[in-house]
Amino acid sequence: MTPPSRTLRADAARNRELLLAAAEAEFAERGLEASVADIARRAGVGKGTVFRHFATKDDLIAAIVRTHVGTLDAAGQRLLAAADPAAALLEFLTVAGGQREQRDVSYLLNADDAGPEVVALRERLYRTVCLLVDRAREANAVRADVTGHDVVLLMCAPNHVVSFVKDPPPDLWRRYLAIIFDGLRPEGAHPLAPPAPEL
Amino acid sequence: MTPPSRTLRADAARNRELLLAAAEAEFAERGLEASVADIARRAGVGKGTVFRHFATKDDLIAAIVRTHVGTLDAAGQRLLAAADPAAALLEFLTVAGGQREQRDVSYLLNADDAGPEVVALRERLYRTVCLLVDRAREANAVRADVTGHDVVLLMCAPNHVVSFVKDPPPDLWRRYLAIIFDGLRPEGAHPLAPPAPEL
Amino acid sequence: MTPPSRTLRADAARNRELLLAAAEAEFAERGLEASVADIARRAGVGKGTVFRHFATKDDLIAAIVRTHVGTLDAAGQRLLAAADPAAALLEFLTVAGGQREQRDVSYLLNADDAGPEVVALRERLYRTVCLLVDRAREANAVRADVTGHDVVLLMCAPNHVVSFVKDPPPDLWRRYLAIIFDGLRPEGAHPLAPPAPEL
Amino acid sequence: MTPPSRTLRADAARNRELLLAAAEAEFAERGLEASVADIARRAGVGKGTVFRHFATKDDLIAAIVRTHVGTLDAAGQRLLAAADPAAALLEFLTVAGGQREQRDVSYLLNADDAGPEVVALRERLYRTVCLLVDRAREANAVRADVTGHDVVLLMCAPNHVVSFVKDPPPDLWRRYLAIIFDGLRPEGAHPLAPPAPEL
DNA sequence: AATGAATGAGGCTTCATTCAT
DNA sequence: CATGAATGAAGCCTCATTCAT
Repeated sequence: MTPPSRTLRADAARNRELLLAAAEAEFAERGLEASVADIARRAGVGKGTVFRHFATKDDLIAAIVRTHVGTLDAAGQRLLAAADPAAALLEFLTVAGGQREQRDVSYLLNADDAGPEVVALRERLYRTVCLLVDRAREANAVRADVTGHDVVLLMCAPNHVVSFVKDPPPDLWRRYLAIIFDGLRPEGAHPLAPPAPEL
Repeated sequence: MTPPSRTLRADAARNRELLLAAAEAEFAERGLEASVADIARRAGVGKGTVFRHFATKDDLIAAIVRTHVGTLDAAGQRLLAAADPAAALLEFLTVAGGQREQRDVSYLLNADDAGPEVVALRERLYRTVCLLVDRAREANAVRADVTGHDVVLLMCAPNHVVSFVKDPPPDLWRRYLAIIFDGLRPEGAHPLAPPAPEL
Repeated sequence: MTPPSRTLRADAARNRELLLAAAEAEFAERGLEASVADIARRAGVGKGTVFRHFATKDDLIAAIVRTHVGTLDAAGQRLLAAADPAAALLEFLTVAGGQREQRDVSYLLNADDAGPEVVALRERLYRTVCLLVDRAREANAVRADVTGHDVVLLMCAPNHVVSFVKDPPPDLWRRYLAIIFDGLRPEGAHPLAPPAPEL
Repeated sequence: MTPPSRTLRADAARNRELLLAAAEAEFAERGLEASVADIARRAGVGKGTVFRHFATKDDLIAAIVRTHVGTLDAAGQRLLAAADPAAALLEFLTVAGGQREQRDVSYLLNADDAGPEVVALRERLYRTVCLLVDRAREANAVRADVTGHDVVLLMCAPNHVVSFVKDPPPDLWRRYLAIIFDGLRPEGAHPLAPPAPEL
């Protein structure tokens, strides 16, 4: 009669991780329209188990976004303390790109329907990036007319760009990050026409 | 004996345009999984009319791609004769961005299933861009390590980036095109890590 | 202002025949689910013209049935005057089979929804066949326990049977008509279990 | 560790049988173009359940054919060992007719698209019938010029013929089987014009 | 708690029929 | 009158979600 909740919880937690991993892999291969059934199969569990852990397919997506955004924010926070602000910003963008490696999951960042929790996380990430950019700007490592919001928006571009290549080398995104990052530098910067968007 | 199909064609042609416009808008808002029913509704026609004009949803997509790619290629060809190679390349990218203005239809460029005609068009555009880039490179207007393929890939980025902004000003993409284009210039260019992809 | 109804009628009549022929061919190739559009195309007219002549696809089918049944009845009537009753009945069944040659259109005879006119025609054919069978029976050319209704029912069997052969020779149905007709003869007849159906 | 899938299977198996029965009835009444929705309704299950059991409408058809052909072949195999070859062949055809009792499902034998498994089954049945006919021929119970293929083709005729009668007595097909079987006997046989088809 | 069977809304496509030209 | 464009109901199939076991 003693609740065996220990092992059960362990199993459940394991299944949760299996599902997140399977979902991410499946989404990466097939896009968001990957079927829940395939995800379940890949995770080696029944379809019903998916819904036990994530009430909705959207919830599952949100959980993945949460992970991504959370991880990224943590990296950003850590890099706020780095010695070289320019290197810190580039490293941050490198972490962002590496996180997706090969896959454009930028649409995950869309989800206005993603629920308040995700929105909050996103805003936190936004503030972190602003701080990183501010530091870099003060160190004259990025042009004066570029904002944190600009960088947030451009953050996904390298992976997105690569998504049009058939069988890209796994780090091709670095090439486009380098180009874009050069565009953010103060050297040889041309004035920017429309002002940066708010928020 | 004169073909009595002028007025009928007028109506049909109008519907065809309505459908293409509706499809483009719907795809831009919802992605390629926008439903044919919604497209038909938006165009103000019955579902069956879509089929009459485009035997398949894929055909509809192909038609849109055809239009985009064709128009863009024409612009590129024209700009090959321009006096200033640097301005020509920038103008080309500006045409590309303006064509979509606010709309990230970059996924249209995916469609490997788009049929041989679309593939051919795409390759033609690719060659045109290569020529534009070659000219610009020779004029020292873009960095030496950037290829036509790079530019083709980056072409969609400004619009894509803007698609994450809630209610963006219609020309916000120009801001990001400016940044990216600055990244393509030779001034202050840092070396690029992975080589450019083939094809 | 003189009504040019003469030539128009001629045209219309021609179209009607074209349509009947096209429909029969199409039905023969594809079955009753052949599309009206295909029939129109085969007849070389517009889809609308089909409906001008036959308010409904079912009407078109009924018209074909009418033709078949009418022709067959006429043949039967003619054969009622033939010298040899046995040969007359066999000839009648041969006409029936040849009329369909290669194609099982027996389902056309189903159509309870075929409208009163078709029903009337069918009954007339039925009476004709009964007379043919009566004469043959009196001449001891068919077994005593076989009725006109039996023969009407068996009439379509040879073509139906052949419809299961992949690429049958055009007169294969004659083989099965011969077998069935032998079954109708008095020689070596075994008693029949359930009585013949009414009507 | 015992597979906990007994009761679930029970439900599922029941539904499978319900579906097969409903499909057979619906096909018999409306032909193969009976709608999956109607079949599901008749079976008292949802539309999706049909798909779960039979991935495709064609699979459903194939399953029915499989059942029919398999059962019939088993009967034929058994009758190969019967003492009286003539009685054995008649009994076989009686089983065939009784299996359908009132239902013309002969179109089921068409399905060239039915998949290789069904084709194989059909060929097996064909060989069984050939053996039955060979034995009967050797015993002088059927005419010398009749082949197994002939019998296979004629097998469905009695039920088909009956399908044109409004409310037929359930065993009316026996009447037409008797007539056709008399046509297969050597007594009073007239020569057959076109040779029997191959395969 | 896990499973997978069942459900039904919704997607794409076809086609008989109507109607403006 | 003929034409073919438009329509919308209906068909097959997919899949997120619920629920009995």
